[in-house]
Amino acid sequence: MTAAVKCPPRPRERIIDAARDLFRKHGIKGIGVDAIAEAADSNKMTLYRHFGSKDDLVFVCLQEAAAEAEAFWNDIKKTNPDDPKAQLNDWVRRAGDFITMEHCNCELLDAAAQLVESDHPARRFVEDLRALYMKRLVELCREAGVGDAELLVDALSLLVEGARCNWRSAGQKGAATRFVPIAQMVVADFMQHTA
Amino acid sequence: MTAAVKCPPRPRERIIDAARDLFRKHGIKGIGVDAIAEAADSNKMTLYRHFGSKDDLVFVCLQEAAAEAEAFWNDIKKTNPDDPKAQLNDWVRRAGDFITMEHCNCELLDAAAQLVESDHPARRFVEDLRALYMKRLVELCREAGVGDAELLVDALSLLVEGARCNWRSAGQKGAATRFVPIAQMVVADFMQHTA
DNA sequence: TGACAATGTTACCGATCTGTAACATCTACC
DNA sequence: GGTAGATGTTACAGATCGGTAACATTGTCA
Repeated sequence: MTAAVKCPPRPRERIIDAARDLFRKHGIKGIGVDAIAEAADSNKMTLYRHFGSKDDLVFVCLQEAAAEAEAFWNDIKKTNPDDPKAQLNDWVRRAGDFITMEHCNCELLDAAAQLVESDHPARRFVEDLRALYMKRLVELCREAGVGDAELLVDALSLLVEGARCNWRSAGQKGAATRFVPIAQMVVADFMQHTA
Repeated sequence: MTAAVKCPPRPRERIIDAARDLFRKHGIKGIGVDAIAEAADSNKMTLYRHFGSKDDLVFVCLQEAAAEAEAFWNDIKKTNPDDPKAQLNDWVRRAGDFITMEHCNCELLDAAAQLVESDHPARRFVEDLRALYMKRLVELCREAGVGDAELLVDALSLLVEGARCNWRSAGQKGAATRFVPIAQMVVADFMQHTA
């Protein structure tokens, strides 16, 4: 019910929003379609009329998250055009904001962890996206003059993924709230080691 | 069956080993007691005679993992006595080994993530352990002469947690394999900023 | 108002999962 | 060898979950 007041009036959108929220909180296997439908102020039958199966719903949720991530990236590139260093700093700051937001789009990473060791149809989708994001970030770091751009992106990946985990399990008292200064230090450290 | 050949002959120990292995691979909610008992070359009835419930089994597994983590820490302190810097470097190296091991004891972190938003009896146990480990590591960093020891421990926490996630979802091709050099760089960076 | 599409409601099926009961078998120890 | 305790086997109860069928209700537009 909480999701319904602020959400679009169409059941399809309400269901997607509720599903993304509950998947984040309880995991894909940890929440049932009945609870999702109820949280969307709808019902299981309507859910299944819009999405043929729970797997399909998961896939649609991930596609929505991917679209948001795409907008996130494009916005960074547009805000500071032709200034890779500013774009990289912007990326760190915005990534930190996303992590500590209630409604963050880190579910792609969550899904990657939960779909491993299973033959979920969305698994390859998530893996390809991760590779794309890392390739883009490597290029950005290289443009910003970082020597070992691959290693920096690996470091940022670990920090982001760790911060997302930590935020979910430790919340506001955890290390995730210090993601931005930590990542900024790491970036500065790599900048200093530029050839 | 695979677990049984190399495992202790007693059903109780075989079940614990199989449970820890399968909880890591599939998550606590992702595996059933029947599958655990079968993997331990035992049966569900014996499992329930030793552990009253699945939750109790989870708790015992976490206690075993905590005992191993305790041994891990004591070994580090013993290997390089009165040399905090060497102990810190040792911690980084061994943590990297653990992360990329098949049988690692990172299940405490996994459990923390999976038990959040649920009233599992082991939740507080895991949270208290995490606080203890971080407190110890902060003291070690301080002894090693690190200026902002809390922030370094936060950074290492994020890196470890991220590496564990990444290792499970991306495996040998992922960023987790570069955990040790990344963490070493971060530690060196914090060492340089010593007051 | 009438008609059609979308949505809600209820009930159910089959599979899976936790947990238990009853009984059979094995193993250690005297 | 015999007995007690630990273990294995089978069957089942109760709950949950994914998914479907049939029917009732609502909303929309002509």
